[in-house]
Amino acid sequence: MTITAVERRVSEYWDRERVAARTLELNPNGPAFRFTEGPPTANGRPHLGHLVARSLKDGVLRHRRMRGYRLVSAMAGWDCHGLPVEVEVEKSHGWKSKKNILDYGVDKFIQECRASVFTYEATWRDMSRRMGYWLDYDHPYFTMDRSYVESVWWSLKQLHDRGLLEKGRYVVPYCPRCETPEAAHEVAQGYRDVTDPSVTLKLKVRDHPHGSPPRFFLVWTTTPWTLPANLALAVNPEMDYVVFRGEDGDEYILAEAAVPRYALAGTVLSRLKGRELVGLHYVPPFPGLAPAEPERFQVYPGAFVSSEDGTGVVHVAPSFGVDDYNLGSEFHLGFFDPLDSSGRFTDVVPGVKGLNFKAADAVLAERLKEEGILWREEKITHTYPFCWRCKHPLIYRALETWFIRTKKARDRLIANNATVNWFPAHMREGRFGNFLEEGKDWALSRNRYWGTPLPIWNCPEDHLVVVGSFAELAELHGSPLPEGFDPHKPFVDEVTLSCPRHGKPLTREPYVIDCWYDSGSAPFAQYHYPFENPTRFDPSAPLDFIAEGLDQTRGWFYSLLVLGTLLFDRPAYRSVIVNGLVMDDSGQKMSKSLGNVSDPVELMQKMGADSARLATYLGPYTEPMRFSETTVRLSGVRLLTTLLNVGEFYRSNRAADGFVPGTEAPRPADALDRWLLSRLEGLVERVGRSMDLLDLHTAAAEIGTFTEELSAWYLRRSRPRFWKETMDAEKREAYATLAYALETLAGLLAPLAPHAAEHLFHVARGTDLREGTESVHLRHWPEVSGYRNPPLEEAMSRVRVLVETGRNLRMQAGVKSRIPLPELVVGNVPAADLAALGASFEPLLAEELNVKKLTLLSPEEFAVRPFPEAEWVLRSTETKLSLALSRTPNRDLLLEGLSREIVRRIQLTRKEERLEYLHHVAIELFLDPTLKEAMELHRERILKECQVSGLNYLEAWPAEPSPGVHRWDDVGGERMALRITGVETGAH
RNA sequence: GGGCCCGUAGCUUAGUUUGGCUGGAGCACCCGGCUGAUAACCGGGAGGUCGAGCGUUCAAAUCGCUCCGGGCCCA
Repeated sequence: MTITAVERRVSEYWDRERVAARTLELNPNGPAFRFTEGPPTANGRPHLGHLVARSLKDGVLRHRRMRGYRLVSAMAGWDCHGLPVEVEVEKSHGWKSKKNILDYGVDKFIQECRASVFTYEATWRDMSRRMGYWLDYDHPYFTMDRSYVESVWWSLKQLHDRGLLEKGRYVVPYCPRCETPEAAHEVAQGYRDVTDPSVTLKLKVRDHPHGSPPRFFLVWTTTPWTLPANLALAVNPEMDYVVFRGEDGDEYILAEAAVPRYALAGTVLSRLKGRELVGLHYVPPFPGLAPAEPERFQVYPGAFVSSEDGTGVVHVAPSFGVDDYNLGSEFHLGFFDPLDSSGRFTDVVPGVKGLNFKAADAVLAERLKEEGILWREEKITHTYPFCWRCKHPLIYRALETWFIRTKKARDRLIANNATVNWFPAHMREGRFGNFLEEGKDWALSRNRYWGTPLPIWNCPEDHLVVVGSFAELAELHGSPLPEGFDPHKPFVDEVTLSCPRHGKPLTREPYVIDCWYDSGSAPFAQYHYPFENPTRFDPSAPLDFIAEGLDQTRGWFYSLLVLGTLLFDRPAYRSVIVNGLVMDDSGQKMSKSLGNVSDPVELMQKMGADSARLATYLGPYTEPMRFSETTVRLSGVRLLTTLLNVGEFYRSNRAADGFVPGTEAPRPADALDRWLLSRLEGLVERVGRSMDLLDLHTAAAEIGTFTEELSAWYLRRSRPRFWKETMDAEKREAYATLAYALETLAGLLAPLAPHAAEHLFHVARGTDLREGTESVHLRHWPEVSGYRNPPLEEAMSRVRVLVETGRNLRMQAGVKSRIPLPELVVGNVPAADLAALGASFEPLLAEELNVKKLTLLSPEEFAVRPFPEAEWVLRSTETKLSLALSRTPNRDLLLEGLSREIVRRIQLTRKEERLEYLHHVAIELFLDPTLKEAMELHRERILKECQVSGLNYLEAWPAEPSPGVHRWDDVGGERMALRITGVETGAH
């Protein structure tokens, strides 16, 4: 059965038995394990990164459940608000600006946003279902729900009451198309390399004496569109500048370090420090545009001016840019912003009115050229921020914005972060820690529509009213809220409020909030805390565990921590696994533009969900990880194939033998069984420890190693026991051991590969996914004890080395394994080892190496016994291993070997003819004399092994190939031909 | 320009925290063997400057510094 077929059957079983739903009720009195699903936006498709993150989450959650924890909570969640949704709706209408929305009607727009949220919900649910990601999708939380919004309002009021919510004018990244500021973590997602104009202006020094040659500042900028807003120049007071006479006779002021960069020809007239330039007046690029206040159009000192790029003389437009803003504030330059809210020039700048700022670059440059102040025009490639959703270039712009004063809480944020278990550990001090160190305030407000409305109202008497619940809202309204009140825009603004102190009508600050604030509120807002469920959410308790991708560093990881710290004065989560970016086969980042994005559901349909999950665990999931059909095949599929085949061996033999697994732990006598159980107990211990520590990689790798041992050593060595005719105690114990190992293994595998684990579990117990049978996912984590036997494990590993060495010797002897050899002498196996292994040690070695006699000698005995080179091959006594293998089979052994050659060829032919294992056949056989002698000597055994019930010898070698006739012309130097003539369904 | 991470065989990786035997597996490859559970298995071979260099040390894949390459983030 294929992996996908197994998964389909298991999935049907889960549905039929309602297993997923029943896990939600497990451990009602167990200790809480707190988790929150980082809500995805359902108006985007899931990708492989989500598959990886969800594999990690589900692995941990399943394990903790099996450990007896009560999962709080298993709620699925959806991130509903935000620009992404608005942009999708705008696109569907082909709209270009916010004006379209107003024309269309905000209420209708909101309804469409609400509907758009669920565009890919089915796809997400399908993916979750296909993976076996068992969150409660029937009772999810939505960040747009009334109750959720109310909890968010409550939290905002808390922040405001603590003086952490303030309005200020700040330079913020601003998207002119979306007409809204963006938060740093949004900007972070939108940097791109672009080519921009790079212009250098010559701005005339005003104070320079008449009569001397004209003198100019050389001023460099990559944003010509900000030049109309120029109010000052800045120089670094400590840097060296020069006055330079060019070949055109004009004099230029620029940083000394910039001279080589501009390859200037001419002479340096004088050198001076930047501070000596401070206070000089200059003629602005667009004289008369910005009002000429006394402070304006002078040179100011700015430590931010570097000599790395440009001329060392920096153009300052306080409305655009952080440094510009700060300098402008310091020297009271005021603001001049010639752009409207959509980034177009207003009519204050002649010639570019109505032009988008970017489009104005070229026009303005042309104007400056005509004016003769454009000194140089080049192109530069640099990294520039773009809107993460609409791809429009952003501008840094001084705006009135609502902020969360996270800067004030910086130390507490850092202290709380210090308690978090990050996987990988370097996140704490590294990327996340650094971000906290920067300690920036959180720009919260958005000039948009589809989001949680900012619950802040203004009284004309110049104070604020912050609303923290709908009850408060109703109270300020003076009557109950309308039936089915929707707190979103525009409805929230249709509720008229009056000031409780002055009775005057209140007006709401028109903003909605950053949707990262919504998702950061999930731990409490999913319960409608504090309005409902006061016991389900414990404000003092951080989440025990979350897992998301690295891209959440400045997203959810941050918003959770901020809200946990500011609202509840504690960390937001105890442990967090951060998975790396998912790459394609060639190590390239997956992106839509490269077209190398693969669909997780498609991948799972092809390779199996558990294969993909195992590939996650077996890969370096905390680092950038390649994830493709190839990598999944090499890790997950491989491991599962082996596992399922072990199960299939057990299942088919069990059925034929009528073995019924018992409920008691086996107590086998056989050393191989005891060895397996000892290994199993160690495995349970190690996998349990790894899972406890959230180290899913080690857990999966351990299971992989054990599976290999189980398949390639235990089962291979056990085959003869399972094929014995009679069901004696030994055989029964072997079955019981294998059944127990499979059942236990299924338990260990349950968190990681839930489908395969369920299948194996039912195979082991013979319940076969039947109705009413127990699911492995409703059981406890396996406990195995009483089997640990380190000396036995040690002895077995020694025997395996002996086997390897023996095979090596056989190769040196040049006698292939099918021919039995008379004797193997082993010189130095410690007596303790032999005791540990017991009697099974000798037949095991003899069978593996196909020797008739095994002799054990002490090192001394081995040393004195002669081993003539003609008859023996030796492994040196200098090493820890002393082995001697006889290299001379006698005629009897040769004939026995030949009989196995014959068996092998009959079996091969059966296989080629695609005959069932249990079918009896009749054959026609041609053999040269020695082969025939071997055949006759071992006739009974051969016929039995090969299920042959009728044998006819052919008189002559079939010289011509003919249908159904298989021929070999060198079987130990002789010829053999075979045809299968009759088949009858046999019984075992 | 700054920060963080990664670099072990063609590929996937163990070992790095806490320095200690000839750096261990698996896949793929070559030779040979075995095989009615398996796209399985077994033996052998080939394949490693542990990214490079310098340093610390009796001893470095492991610790330090510098550099190179890749990725991500910030500016």
